[in-house]
Amino acid sequence: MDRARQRLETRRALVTEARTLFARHGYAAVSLAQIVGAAAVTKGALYHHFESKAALFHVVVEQVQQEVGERVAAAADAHDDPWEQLVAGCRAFLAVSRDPDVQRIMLVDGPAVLGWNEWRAMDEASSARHLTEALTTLVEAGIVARRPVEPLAHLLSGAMNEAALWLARSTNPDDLPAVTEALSRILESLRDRP
Amino acid sequence: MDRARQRLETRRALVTEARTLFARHGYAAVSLAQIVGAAAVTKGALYHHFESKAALFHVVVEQVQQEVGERVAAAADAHDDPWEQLVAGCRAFLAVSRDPDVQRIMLVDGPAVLGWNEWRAMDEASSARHLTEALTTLVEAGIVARRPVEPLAHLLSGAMNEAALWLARSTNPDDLPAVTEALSRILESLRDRP
DNA sequence: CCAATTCACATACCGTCGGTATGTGAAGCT
DNA sequence: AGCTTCACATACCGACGGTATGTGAATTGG
Repeated sequence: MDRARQRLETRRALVTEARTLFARHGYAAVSLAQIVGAAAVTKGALYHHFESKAALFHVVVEQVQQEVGERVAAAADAHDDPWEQLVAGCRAFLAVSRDPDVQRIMLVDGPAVLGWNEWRAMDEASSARHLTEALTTLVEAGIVARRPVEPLAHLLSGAMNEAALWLARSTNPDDLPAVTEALSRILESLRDRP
Repeated sequence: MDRARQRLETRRALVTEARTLFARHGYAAVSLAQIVGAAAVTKGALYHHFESKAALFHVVVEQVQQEVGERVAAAADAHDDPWEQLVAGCRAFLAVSRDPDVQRIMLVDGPAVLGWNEWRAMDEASSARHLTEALTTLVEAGIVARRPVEPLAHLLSGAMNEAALWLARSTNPDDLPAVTEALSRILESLRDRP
């Protein structure tokens, strides 16, 4: 077997199995023995590819965040109007983030294991960036009142994160439309009213 | 020395020292040896009072959340008008939650260590309850449009949590007023406009 | 084409951690 | 006084994250 290919496959198996286990049981409850067992390798292989358990988790979080960011961006790009792009992106984020696997890795364990600063930087690089960009575009276009964008982006980002976590636990099917409507009203309130 | 008194003092020392260490280094990075060392007791004492490390952390989180809830309620009670109570409570929460110790225990490690469900229930019992109650009062009074309160409360709660975490890292003194104003505008948008 | 080298792991081991089982001495009760 | 309770202290355990070293197949230089 080709060596570079083998290396990539081993690494991919480790990340994939780690992601599944982290999502299902949480970071702290998953041992390296479980991960290397699922990936059918040994701890030597893991430490040949990653310098620590946290480093492996970091890669997993990056992967999850990138997927979320891509899906949000795709939903936004389906529209031409910048305002509709923002709304569509927010709704897409809410939908994607309802996945319990995404939640545990990205929203619950992520900040605690990697530290909030690092987690924030990663989030900024993937999905939160789109929110900031969309708001900036709307401000430039005069659609949203000219005010600092960053505080607003954080408020909205936090609101959606919490809403996604709550929705995933909710049993009432009316909760999703209720959250969507409440969020839409908040977004609507940003519009510049002369 | 009286036995009941000694018991209480030992327990208090453990909770106090654990809180300090958890706040400074994070839950995972603090060992039981450090905690019992700081409290000048042994592991036997710790396990006589708490059934696990997580159980000790649970008590610490409860303490922090209760303090936050009390300060938010106090700020709200300083006003008579229900609307002003809501705004004052939100601003107080933002102010209190900027404390890095509060953040790490309550907002970062809390959900990861105790699980989001349990953390949510605890938050609901302390500070988030005030938010829900305030919104309900405003809806009953016809000041806020009659719509499901719970989704709104979660959106606002998440927004403020994230904002507090961001503000604590911020170096720009303009960020606090910017967040406060953005939040005020969002709250204002809830008012029932005939 | 073969010896030397690299590399992608496997194996064996270590210190530390959370947790437990048991001992102990003072406080409280009769 | 003597028995009991209780609030711990001591000693110990398995499991975990991490490391040092061994190994055999793939790669490379001559």
